[in-house]
Amino acid sequence: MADTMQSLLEARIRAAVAAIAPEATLAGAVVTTARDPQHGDYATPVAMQLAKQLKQAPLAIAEQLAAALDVTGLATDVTVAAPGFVNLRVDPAWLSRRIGDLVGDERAGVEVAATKGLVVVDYSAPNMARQMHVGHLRSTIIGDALAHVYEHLGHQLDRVNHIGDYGAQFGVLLAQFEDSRAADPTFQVVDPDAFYRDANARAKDDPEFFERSRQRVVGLQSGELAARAVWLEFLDSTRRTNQPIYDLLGIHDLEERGESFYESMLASVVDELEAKGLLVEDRGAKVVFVPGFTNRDGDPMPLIVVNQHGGYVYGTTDLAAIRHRTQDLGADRILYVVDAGQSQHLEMVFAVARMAGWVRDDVLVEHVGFGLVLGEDGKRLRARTGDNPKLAELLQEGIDRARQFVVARAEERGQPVPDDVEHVAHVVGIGAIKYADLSQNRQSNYEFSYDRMLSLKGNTAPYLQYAYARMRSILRDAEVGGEVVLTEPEELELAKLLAGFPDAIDRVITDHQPNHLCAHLYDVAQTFSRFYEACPVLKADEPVRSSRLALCDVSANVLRSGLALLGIDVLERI
RNA sequence: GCGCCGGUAGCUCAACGGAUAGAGCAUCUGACUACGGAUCAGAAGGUUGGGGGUUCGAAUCCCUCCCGGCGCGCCA
Repeated sequence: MADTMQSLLEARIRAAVAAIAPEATLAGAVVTTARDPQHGDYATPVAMQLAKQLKQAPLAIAEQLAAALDVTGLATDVTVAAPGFVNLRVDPAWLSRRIGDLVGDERAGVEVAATKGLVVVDYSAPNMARQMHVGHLRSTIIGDALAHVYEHLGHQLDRVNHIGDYGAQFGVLLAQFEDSRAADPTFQVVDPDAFYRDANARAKDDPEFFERSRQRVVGLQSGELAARAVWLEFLDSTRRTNQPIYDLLGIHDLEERGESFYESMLASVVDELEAKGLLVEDRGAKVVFVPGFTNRDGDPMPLIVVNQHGGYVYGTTDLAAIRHRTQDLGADRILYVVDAGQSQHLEMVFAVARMAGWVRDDVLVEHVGFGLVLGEDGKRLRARTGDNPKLAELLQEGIDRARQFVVARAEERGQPVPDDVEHVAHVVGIGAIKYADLSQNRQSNYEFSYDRMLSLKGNTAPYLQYAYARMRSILRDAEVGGEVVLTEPEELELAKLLAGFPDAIDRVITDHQPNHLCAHLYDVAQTFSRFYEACPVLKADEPVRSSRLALCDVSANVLRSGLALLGIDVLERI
């Protein structure tokens, strides 16, 4: 834990509580931010939490607590307020020193975590039979952001792309691909959805083709070399259509470990479940009944492990994957960044894995679910054609709109279009799309609107990127250094937020909601703009000038570092 | 029918059980030869879906009802 005001105060308050009431236990929040600036900066409501335990009036406890509380060097103005708050004001000297310490710190005060471990983040996971759509966009963006944060804190990371590359759906695709390659040896799948549609249509009308496609599935799953060769080529072909999307998003460290990766482990998963007495025959299938889950008719609902035809299903693969991640890799945390519609399935998989003893109690396995992406009509986002929007086109439009904005702005000012307009458009356009997603509570559906996400005002990437460019502009030709002495309210407000950056990161790790970090960065940018408006920096005389330059430096590092954790780039000039 | 997620300002969204529920957009008022105005200051806008309960304190926890989304046995 970094030395944030929040964490330091918490320690002091706990010490004071221990002094006045050694037996007491604290349940709720220990430190909160004060509601009203008149009260101070921080508050503690612990006196009210203790009232019942100590059988005393909250106000009386607050008085004792205030008397016992030693905040030397941290805070001043310890006051008591009804119904039992103890309020504090941050000591400007502490803040000034803290900002001085943070100057030049690219991590902006974020320390490496005390307890580390292996974190598996399962995200992106396109179905190789179809094109990537907006659901994969959310998974990719959210998963990447969470992985960045864990890595930044010093955890070992395993980023897994659990691609859908296995199963019955590949029969018709392989047969179709085989024919396309026979006709044209250089054939590539350009539009996977159209290819999938055509192949299935043909299977319906063409018995010979249908039969051949069934043989391809059998061949594939029995390890027949010819079938496997076609399958590998098909996957390569789809991979080539997906790669530009990952390139646009700047995602490079994802390790592809798809469903087929677990193929060789499936039989032993079934054997082990059987040996442990968990596997039951039901309606011709082999299943595990999971307590607490019922189906439509109110009957107990199982996780199917082997279907009535003797085949493995996706639950089998998911069980193999979780066993592999815990038993073979030694994961301490596994995050499944998968759409919310999978929650029941994943809960069952997790439950079976625990029943089988594959997941220790201290291993965190969490479904990091997310809602749908909606169009501005409030319905599921569709392309003009009515199909799923192609992800590559969706991203490209964001970039195009950002470019149009830059060009229009240059024209408006009678300036030439910047040489690096393509780079600016890319950073702003992709940043806007990522940020729009990350800045909202992931659990709810969200409305995809280019106009809103590219807006220059409000909680958007362009606003933050602009604020960063302004900070850099001030710092460009200035020396940062010297003692920091903060006195103006705008300086102190900004400094408080900057010093609290590590707390925002901790919250992201606690509930896997990147929007907490977004909110903090937005707060920083907004507070910086107010500071910037009220407090001249370069025009100020020393020592004020140095202090304000320090604030600019730390602000820039917070924004740059915070955005980097979200997978978003910044620009020195926009 | 069951389960999960949502319902907060006209719109899009915040709010770790804490004090007077906050932002942005839109609306209205101000500040421009500016340390980059892609900005800032201000006004107005709320029975937090309804009703009960727990608590010193509820948008937040519990119960119930209403509305919306998604899922619910052999596709993945």
